[in-house]
Amino acid sequence: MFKLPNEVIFYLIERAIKEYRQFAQKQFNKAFTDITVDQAMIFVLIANNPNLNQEEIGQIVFKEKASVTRMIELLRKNGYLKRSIHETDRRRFILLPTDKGEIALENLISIIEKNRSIALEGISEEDQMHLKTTLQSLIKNCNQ
Amino acid sequence: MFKLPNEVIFYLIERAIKEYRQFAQKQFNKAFTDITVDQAMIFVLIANNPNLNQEEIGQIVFKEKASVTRMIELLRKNGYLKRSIHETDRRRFILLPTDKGEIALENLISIIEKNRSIALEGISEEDQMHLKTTLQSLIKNCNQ
DNA sequence: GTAATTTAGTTGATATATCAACTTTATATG
DNA sequence: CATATAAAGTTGATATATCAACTAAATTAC
Repeated sequence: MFKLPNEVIFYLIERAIKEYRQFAQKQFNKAFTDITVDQAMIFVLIANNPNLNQEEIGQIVFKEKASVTRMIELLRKNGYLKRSIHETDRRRFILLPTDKGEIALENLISIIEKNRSIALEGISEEDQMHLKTTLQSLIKNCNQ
Repeated sequence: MFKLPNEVIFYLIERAIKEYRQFAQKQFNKAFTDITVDQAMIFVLIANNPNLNQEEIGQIVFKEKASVTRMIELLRKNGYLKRSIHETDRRRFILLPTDKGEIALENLISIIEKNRSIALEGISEEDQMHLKTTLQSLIKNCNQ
C-alpha cells in the first residue's frame, strides 16, 4: 500500500512548483541580484493593477497581508517601488514603480514569459487546459 | 497581455498545493497538536523505509538535509521517533517509531488516505494520470 | 457630532527553510 | 599505515511566512 512520494499526485504537484520556482529564480538571478520569485510576482501584479490594496494583493498571490507588507518594503528598499499616500483614503498607499523599477519591469516580464514558455514546452494547449481544469477541481475539493 | 495570476498555470499549481496543504493540516490538527504536513510526510516515509539516510530523505521530499535534521529532531522531541546509532556506519542513525509513534502512524496514514481521496473526489483515474504526465513534462522542462 | 466598529497596513514573536561552515566517521590513495 | 578526501549529519546565520496584537484612519450607528 505504501507509495513513494514520487508516485503520489500531491507530491508531484509540490515538486513541479518547486522545480519551476527554482528554475525561475535562476533566470532572475542572471539579471538581478535582489529580486525573488515572489517579489517579481507581486511587483508585476502591482504595476498592472495599481488600484489593488495590500489585502487584495495578498489574496491574489495567496499570502498574508503581513507578508505582502514585507515584500513591498523590500521592493521599496531596493529602489523598485515608491509609495505615496492615497489621496482619498489616508490609510492606504499608492504603489508605483520607480524609474529603475520601470526598466526592471520590462526585463522581468520578458524573463517571466520566457520562463513560462520553456516550462510549458511540448505541452499542448489542450493538455494545459486539462491541467488547469483538474487543478481547479482539486482546489474546490479542498475547500468543502 | 497581462494575466491575473489566476489564469496562469503556475499560479494554479502553487495554489492547488497550498490549498491541499492547508486542508491536510486542518485534518491533522483534529487528531494531533504537534504534527505538521511535512513532518507527517517524512515520518511515514521513514517508517516505511528505515534504511534511507537523511540525505536521501531530503532528496525524496525535495528538501535540504539540514531541514530533514530539524524535522527529525522535532519528531524525536515530540516522542514519535527514536534514534539509535547505525551498527556498521557510526555517522548514521537508525530511526524507528516509538510506541506512541506507531499508534500515531496508523492514525496518520488513515488521515492521509482520507485527505487524498477527498481532494481527488470526482477526478477520474484518467485525469489523474493525465495530470501526472503533464506535471512530469513540466518538471523535466525546468531541468534543462 | 461623538462613540463604536471596521478597515488598511505594520510590527513583534515564532516557525521553518536554506546555505555554508563545521564535526565526526568512513573510504580511497599513496 | 598515514594522510587526503568524501560522506552523514549538525549548527549558526539569515531569509521569509504566519499569527496575533497593534496603530491610525475611515465608516457606521446612535
